[in-house]
Amino acid sequence: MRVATWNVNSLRSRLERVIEWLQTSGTDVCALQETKVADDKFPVMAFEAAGYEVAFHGLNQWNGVAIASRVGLADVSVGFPGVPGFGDPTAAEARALGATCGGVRLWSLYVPNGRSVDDPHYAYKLEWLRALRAAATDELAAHPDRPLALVGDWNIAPTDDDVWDPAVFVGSTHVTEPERAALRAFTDDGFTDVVLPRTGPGVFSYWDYQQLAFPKKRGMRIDLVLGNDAFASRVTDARVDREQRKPKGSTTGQGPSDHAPVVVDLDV
DNA sequence: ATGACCATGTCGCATGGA
Repeated sequence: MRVATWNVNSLRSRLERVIEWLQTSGTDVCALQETKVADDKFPVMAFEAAGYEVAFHGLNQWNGVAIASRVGLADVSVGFPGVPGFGDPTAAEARALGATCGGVRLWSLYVPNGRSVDDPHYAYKLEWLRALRAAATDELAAHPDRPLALVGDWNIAPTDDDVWDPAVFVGSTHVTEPERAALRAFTDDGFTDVVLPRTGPGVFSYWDYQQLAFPKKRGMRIDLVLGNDAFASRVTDARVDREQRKPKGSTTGQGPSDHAPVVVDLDV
């Protein structure tokens, strides 16, 4: 089974590219983030026409997560128990979606950005990660032998190897010790980064749109696949498809997301 | 050249992204 995660930065503006990539890449299950589409506008038909079932969670034009699968899609869960909201008054955000596909449990996650360390969004990010950890460990305890992966845009570079120049990021979100500690806590609970051992360090998944960051290889590794033992032990390969960060052609409307898909092959 | 931000809602510009 081929599983992927991709922050598409608007599904509707890139729908043809996403559907075409699902098919040509041979992806069986794909978690999507930043779909930027409310549920009543989700392009269900395009996925079904391509042979994929799809579950989605979008409240407005921000955030939004989905899971597309051609190997079954069951037990869909929206958010997770205890997921915090943001703002005053507190509002729910569409950042987590779970589903079981071909015997594999996946959570499609769009971790809050944090914006800056002195912004309320940063405290929200850490609280969101605490709540996610509690929910994930509960699910892990309930189904210890079922393959489970927490996949998506974690908005955290795990180490300094995961940014193109650590000096540029001093004082920024994504690299602070509290964020990295929150990520490492998942490792303590039994979740493993299954991609890094297959790619080696320095293989990024995100490049800013500005200042030619992609051709200059100025990226970050923030899109992660963390699997439990049952998931990690079945991984046979993993890669980042950098081709999808490139423009598709000379015509307009075919631009890339600022993230590339992360792909994992499983022996299931 | 992979090439000098992009997406949303809404129609000029605010907001979010990292």
